Amino acid sequence: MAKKTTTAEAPAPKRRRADADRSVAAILDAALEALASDPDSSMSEIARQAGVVRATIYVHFPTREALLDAVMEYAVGQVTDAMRGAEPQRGEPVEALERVLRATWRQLAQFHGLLALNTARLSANELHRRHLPMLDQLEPLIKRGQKQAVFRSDLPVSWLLAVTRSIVHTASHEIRGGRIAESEAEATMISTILGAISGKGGRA
Amino acid sequence: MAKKTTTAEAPAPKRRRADADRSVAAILDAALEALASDPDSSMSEIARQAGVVRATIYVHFPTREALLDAVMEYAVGQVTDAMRGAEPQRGEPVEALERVLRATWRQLAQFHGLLALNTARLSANELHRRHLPMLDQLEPLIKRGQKQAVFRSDLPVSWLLAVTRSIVHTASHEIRGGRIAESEAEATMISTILGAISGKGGRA
DNA sequence: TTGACATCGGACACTAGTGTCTGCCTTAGT
DNA sequence: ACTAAGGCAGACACTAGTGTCCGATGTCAA
Repeated sequence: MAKKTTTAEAPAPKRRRADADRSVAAILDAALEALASDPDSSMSEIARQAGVVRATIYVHFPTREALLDAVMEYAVGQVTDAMRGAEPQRGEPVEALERVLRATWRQLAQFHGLLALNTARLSANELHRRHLPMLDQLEPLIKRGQKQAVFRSDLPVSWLLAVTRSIVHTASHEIRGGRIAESEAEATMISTILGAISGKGGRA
Repeated sequence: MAKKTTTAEAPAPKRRRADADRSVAAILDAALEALASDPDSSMSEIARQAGVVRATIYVHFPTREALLDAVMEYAVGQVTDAMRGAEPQRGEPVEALERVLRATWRQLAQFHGLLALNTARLSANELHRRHLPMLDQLEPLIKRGQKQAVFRSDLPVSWLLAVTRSIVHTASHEIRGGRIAESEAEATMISTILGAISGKGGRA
């Protein structure tokens, strides 16, 4: 079960009753879980899992699309917060990157099914746009590393970011496929990313 | 428009008439193209694009699933052939890898939309299983490189393969998103993969 | 306590797709 | 030229999902 904390969700311009808040949270949690295991989960399934009747979902989210958007925004928000919390701007680039990746990784664990969902649902561009908040946390860090010549400068930052993201996803993918142990994944992922973006496998 | 060459498709145990062969080829081509741009393309759309009527598809492919499977098998076959044609076993590992990646990349260009399709449709395991023919072409090469200590040996081969695949996909993804020029993508991709799997530098 | 808010439970209309069937026409292969 | 295979056109039944609505019941908050 995902956390109940609905941080930074819906600016709530209208005052909602307490039970309504509970419903929304339950729906988001259920959607998160249901969609992670099957990106095509129906509204009925989500409702059932949330312990709510289907019509109730429509009270809070006008369409299925709207619900999916909210779920994604929620997930991205959680991960972005985790990244920010790891202070990308502090310390040596390599060390900082390790720290941020570790934080990201732990937060990400819950959301991995969403990837397939969103690659299917959104255009490549749209998907990228929504990932921006996370990439933005990383970009200054990578640039800093390039300036200090610990990360390779012969390739554009955007590419290094894309590669980083991709390797993180690969790690989770390999875990799900049982081809790598969950206990080793984190170290493997970090070591690989460092090798990839610091053209010389830099290890502090 | 995709190539009309339906190499190595369907062992054809029963003799089909020439026009039937043409239909199947047209359907596969159309499916390839349609599904690449929208993984949810309907049978009607595919039929229209193939210049046949919807029912005709069902003459050759019993269900939608069957068609999708055939399309994927076709695409994987094409790429695998290209890889094999680049002779992974010949020459220095780094050079050989470059050569194989180049061949792969060129063949892959046509099939990129299929990725989203299949990640949505298949379980992670199933997807991986079907990618095996391609990974099998690469595995001995990577192992050879590890033995010669030009590729890093501190990570399992399966992981290095996964990372390689993932970076290739990322390159095509970035092209589609217009964040990297098509002309540079190949070199960028190869250089990054080499950096990632050959942890050259202080691994003391 | 009261009234507005929210949920329940179920019915309904609608849509979009899949897979089947039929009779007729066209075309390939011998 | 003949015949069987293949394709066409359109209708059909079916499924699974979305989104709406409504009356009845419960529950929060002032």
